[in-house]
Amino acid sequence: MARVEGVTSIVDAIAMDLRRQLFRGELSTDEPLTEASVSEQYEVARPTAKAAIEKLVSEGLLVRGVHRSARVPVLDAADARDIYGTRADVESIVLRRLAARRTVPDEARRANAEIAALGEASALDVVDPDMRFHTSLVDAMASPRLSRAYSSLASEVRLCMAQVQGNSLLSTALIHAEHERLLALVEGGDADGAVSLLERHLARARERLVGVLGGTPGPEAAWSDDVSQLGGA
Amino acid sequence: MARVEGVTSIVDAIAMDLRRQLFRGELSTDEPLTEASVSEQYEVARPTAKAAIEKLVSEGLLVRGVHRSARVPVLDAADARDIYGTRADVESIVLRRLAARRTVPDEARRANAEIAALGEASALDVVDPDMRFHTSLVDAMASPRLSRAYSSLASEVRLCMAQVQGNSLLSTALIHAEHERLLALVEGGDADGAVSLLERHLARARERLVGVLGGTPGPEAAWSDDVSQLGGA
DNA sequence: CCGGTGTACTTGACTGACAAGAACACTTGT
DNA sequence: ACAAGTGTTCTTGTCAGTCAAGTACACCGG
Repeated sequence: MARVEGVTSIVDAIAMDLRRQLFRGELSTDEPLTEASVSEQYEVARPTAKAAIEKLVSEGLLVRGVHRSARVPVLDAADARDIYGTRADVESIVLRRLAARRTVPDEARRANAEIAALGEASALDVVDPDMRFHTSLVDAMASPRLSRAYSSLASEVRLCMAQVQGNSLLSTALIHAEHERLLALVEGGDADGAVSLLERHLARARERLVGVLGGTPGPEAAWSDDVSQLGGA
Repeated sequence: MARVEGVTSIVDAIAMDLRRQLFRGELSTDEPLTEASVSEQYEVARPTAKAAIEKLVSEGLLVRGVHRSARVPVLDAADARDIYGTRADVESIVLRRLAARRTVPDEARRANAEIAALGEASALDVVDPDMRFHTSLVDAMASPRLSRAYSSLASEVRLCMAQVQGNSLLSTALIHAEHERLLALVEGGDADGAVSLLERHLARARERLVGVLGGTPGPEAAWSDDVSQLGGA
């Protein structure tokens, strides 16, 4: 039996496929994602579809009220600011530690090489190696808790990217170049320089995002949902 | 109908009660927590018990392999170091921001007053207001993502405390005094001083924990579980 | 035009059942 | 006697069908 690594159950497989669709922007934020539709689409029983949906809800990739269908959350400018701000905080910590050690993970180099090889491709294609670059830096700290927290942030970043799909945020070449400089600064032990560059790097992406998301000024309806869902843990 | 706030479903209610038991150390780390036992204990169907267990697994409060019963994870010294290290990183960011604003949340004062009113009570009774103190500081940033990440950490801290139950880690009076000084430093805008005090504050608690946990050198069986469960998100 | 009622849709939860995987004890062969 | 393979049992994974409960929306009446 050929078995895809990491997928142990049907629920996991469905959750993974839904996640993939979410990140590619193939799921509309308008129409609700009902248990029945998922159940039908993957030809599984409703409890199985329910479990997959609840998994994504617990990851923050879907929102749902009681007795209400799950929906793809509509991220607004405030969300983008919060996500990127928290990202910057976490990654700053990481960069300082890595700069003190003067080491960068090989995976970061590989991921950035992929970005360079991509040329000026679609904006969504850059997201995958880009997030792998940043994630590999966090993982280099070998802190399961920090990696877990960052993983949650990374998911929301991808959700953001999916929702502004089509609007090329930044040039592939610029991203690659800044990553390269970032690695050089870390290897040189220049913590302040690395953090400073990172904050410019993220702030620019954030401002682009806020500009696009703010353009469609959806009211802060999603805010209360986020807060209520926060009390669960 | 009288309805407990926040509890919307049976699954939530059971998950909350299991969490309470976990934090009070009433669940043994040895015997597995099977779906059947939970189902029987709360007189609900097995799918309901299953959902509650999976909720706690997704929060990291229980661990489970495929086709294996859920277990209370045995935290070792490495876990305690990771949890407290990540805590220190996150809270340092928060303190710097709060110091810049020179404001502290009222909830922090209230929580610390409770600690003082506690006298030299049981170590476990201090945990609740203590975590409320620290959590209120993070929540003051009004960042849903940061609060969510910290909430996960706080849960694991409580799990730690439950597992070293009986070993009074620190004096109630000392905790209260340091919290009070922390608030004063933040209000005075002394970011470096506040961070420095916080790190001593957490490092002391951490070392006590590591001492107790390292004393019973349980093998690193829980490590691989933690890592594998990390890839899910 | 506004307010209340009723209906359809969706989820929450249960019962009962079978399949599949894992751990453990047991048996068998050397 | 010991090692390896086998089988049983426990637990979870998944399914089907069903009823209850809640929400949203449309419809009707004042």
